[in-house]
Amino acid sequence: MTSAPRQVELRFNPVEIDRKWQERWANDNLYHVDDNDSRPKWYDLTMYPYPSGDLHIGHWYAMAPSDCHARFRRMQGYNVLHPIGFDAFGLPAENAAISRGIHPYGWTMSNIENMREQLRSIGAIYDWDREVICCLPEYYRWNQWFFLKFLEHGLAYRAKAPVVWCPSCQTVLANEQVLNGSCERCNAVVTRRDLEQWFLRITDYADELLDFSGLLDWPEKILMMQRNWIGRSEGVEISFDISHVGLEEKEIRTFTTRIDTIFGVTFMVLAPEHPLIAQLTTDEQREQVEAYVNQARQTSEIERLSTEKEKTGVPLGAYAVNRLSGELVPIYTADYVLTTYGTGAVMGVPAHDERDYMFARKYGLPVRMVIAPLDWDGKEPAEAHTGLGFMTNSGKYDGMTDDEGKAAIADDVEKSGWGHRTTSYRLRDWLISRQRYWGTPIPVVYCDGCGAVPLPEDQLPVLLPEDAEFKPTGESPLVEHEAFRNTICPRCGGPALRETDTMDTFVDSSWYMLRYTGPKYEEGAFDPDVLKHWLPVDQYTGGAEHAVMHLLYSRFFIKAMRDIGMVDFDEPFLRLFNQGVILGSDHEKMSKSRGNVVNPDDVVGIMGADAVRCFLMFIGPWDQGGPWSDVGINGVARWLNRVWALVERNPDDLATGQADAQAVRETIRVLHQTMRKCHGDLDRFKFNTAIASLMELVNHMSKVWAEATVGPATWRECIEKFLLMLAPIAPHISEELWEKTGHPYSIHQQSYPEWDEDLAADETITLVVQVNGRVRDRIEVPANIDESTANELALASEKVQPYTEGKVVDKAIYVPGRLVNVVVV
RNA sequence: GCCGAAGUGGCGGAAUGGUAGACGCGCCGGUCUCAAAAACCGGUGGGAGCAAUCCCGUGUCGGUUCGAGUCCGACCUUCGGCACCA
Repeated sequence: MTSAPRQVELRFNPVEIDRKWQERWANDNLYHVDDNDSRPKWYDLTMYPYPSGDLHIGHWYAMAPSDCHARFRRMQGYNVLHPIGFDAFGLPAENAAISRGIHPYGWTMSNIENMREQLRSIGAIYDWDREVICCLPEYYRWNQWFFLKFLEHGLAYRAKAPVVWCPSCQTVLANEQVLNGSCERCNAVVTRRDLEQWFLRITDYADELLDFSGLLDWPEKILMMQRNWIGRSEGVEISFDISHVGLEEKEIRTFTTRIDTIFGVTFMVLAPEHPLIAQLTTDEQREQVEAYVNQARQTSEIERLSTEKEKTGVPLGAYAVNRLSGELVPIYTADYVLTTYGTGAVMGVPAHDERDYMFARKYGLPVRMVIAPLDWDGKEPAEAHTGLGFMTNSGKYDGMTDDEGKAAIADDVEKSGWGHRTTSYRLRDWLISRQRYWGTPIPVVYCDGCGAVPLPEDQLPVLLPEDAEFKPTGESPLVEHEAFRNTICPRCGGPALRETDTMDTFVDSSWYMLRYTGPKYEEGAFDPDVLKHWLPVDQYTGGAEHAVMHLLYSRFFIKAMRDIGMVDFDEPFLRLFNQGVILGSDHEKMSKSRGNVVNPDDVVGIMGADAVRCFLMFIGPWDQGGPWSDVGINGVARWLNRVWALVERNPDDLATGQADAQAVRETIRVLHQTMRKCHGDLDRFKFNTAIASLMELVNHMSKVWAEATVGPATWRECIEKFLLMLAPIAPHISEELWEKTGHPYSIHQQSYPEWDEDLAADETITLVVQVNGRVRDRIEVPANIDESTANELALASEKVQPYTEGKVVDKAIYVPGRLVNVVVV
């Protein structure tokens, strides 16, 4: 554990000041947010934390700057909603229950209790009356309600599907929760299982989710990740004829983005899970095929999806007819074809697809060029040609470009009824079932007579029973809970069994931003009128790790809700900002094993909340993150100390000095320039440069105090405006100093100071004089200098003369307010 | 492999195509002190020079421009994302 030793002797007791004002603000309800306030609303949302038990410095890095922004908006005259809550369902609580014998509820709620206190120490403007805790029935009953609504509108369904299984967490996972074939939570290599599970139809919204036009300002990086994740490809679904085999199924459907290569098909491949495999396999091949399919099932996803792996497969013994060429091609099964994409079957075109090429070479299948590059020598290629070219060996399409061929063949395929143009997506439907205890029960019962029956709304919430065995068995612990499981069918009144799986916790976070508008509202998930007032969220901030999970799911949720008629907007979060990651002082990711973890409580206990806030914002650009520094924080502590000393001075001491009109104007100018700078920087989350400009102002004030060149009135104005600018950044010390300078409580109810463009304007500028782009002189000139005077001055400069002597001055380039560049030849 | 983002002093980082290194850390020198810490003042990219001043300098190599850290092209490195997606 690293605790920063205080190397700066503070003139004030930060801990006492923190406590004093936090208590006062809480007692006065200063941060109560009124839905009916007449000021324009601003919804500034920070991603809510998981109640892990301890607020670490990374939480501070997410919370403190966003609070600064919310405070800034508040001082700008907005009615700001900047709420906080806890993402309280999920595996860690259950794992704690298993390993330590504590109930997940108790573990979670005591963690929340602790984190509330820690969050209060940040000094944020959270309205605690709006706190949202997802694991409480008053919240999760609405998860169940949303589920029923989605079910009612065909957006939820149950299906048996090969799903991703984490053998360590003993539950299925959504595709989004798999990273490189491993569970994103525990890193275990995932496998697949065939299970009946509940899905939400996010794929219905694939195209709309690709449309980012409703977003005002999102990082390009996140949009790109969502685009990649959705993975839209346009192509043609075309079927191959198998009617000669004599099965009920007369064709095999495949999807291709390269219909122009259809004449190059020399084989077909079905995924090992493809439903037609058993029927198409001939007796001679059966043993081999079954062995292969079984092996593929047992292979881990990480192995199966490895691009390094050699292509393997076995022939089924059956053949299919390529309807365009009339050719008969052998059908294989191979695990490089995924059951989850397209139709689970592909046409093998070795000449124009790298994977098909490798496969064909291995099994001695013909490679036929049908798209000829300009320099083709007519021979069989040494590798797949995936680029452009002219069609060849393709009957009547010969001579067309690949693009022309694509269009022509697609037209013909559609005309003959063999297939149609279509779009395929990488995105899968969202699997929300989890075989775990600590989540929202899915409100469905299974009845022998009626099947799967959704519970009527008036039977909500389905309460999660407190007494359950948490041992992960691969089935939900609720399976063992007889009292929970056995129920009656709401439709026929007969005996029925409850669904024992619980919901993915990303369901909770898909709509929590709506619940903040009225967390105690009992008539529904939200009060429609209040929701209308606050939503959508104006500014969302949080980590980029949620790009294709939470941020995609909640976009889907809102669009689905809109189509159901619950809301009338399209996007939940208009603007998104991703803060970076705070690293240890060794520039490495913080971890207990590295011993570089910073405990914020320790630092706050010594330096105070404001120093920590300031330092985190001063490190660098917020979106870049950066290393913590035990010595670096002394810099801002020292600065706050100087601020304190400066404000404590008696302005009347300046009354005896000789105020200098020039110095007064200069000081006022610096003040107004600082106001302009802070305004722009806080608006754009550039906290580091905002603080730097405040430091410059303080440096300037120290100087004029020492020189006693300004009077008390100027001094007081500067101090007052300075404190207002400091208020969103360092709320405690600025409130204390606001009080000490005789201002009425509270500084946080004041307006952010506005600058005057005339007062901020420079009177003189440093005119840079360059010769051929190299700086040769700097001249102080009036800011309103005209071009010809500037040029004259530049050419007359003694330092310029040696460079122009004996040369021809070609031209002089004048950049107003900046420089003259003399070009000589 | 594909797609992004980024490379600036000893360190964190500033710089609408126009004075590179704001602000801070650290370091050096000074004041104060018996001494130290703290505080305050001054200095601090590299090189040459007593100095004025000059030269070099934003990952590398080219280009555009009167002028490039910034724009363009290629490459190198680092980080992030996707990756048998037919």
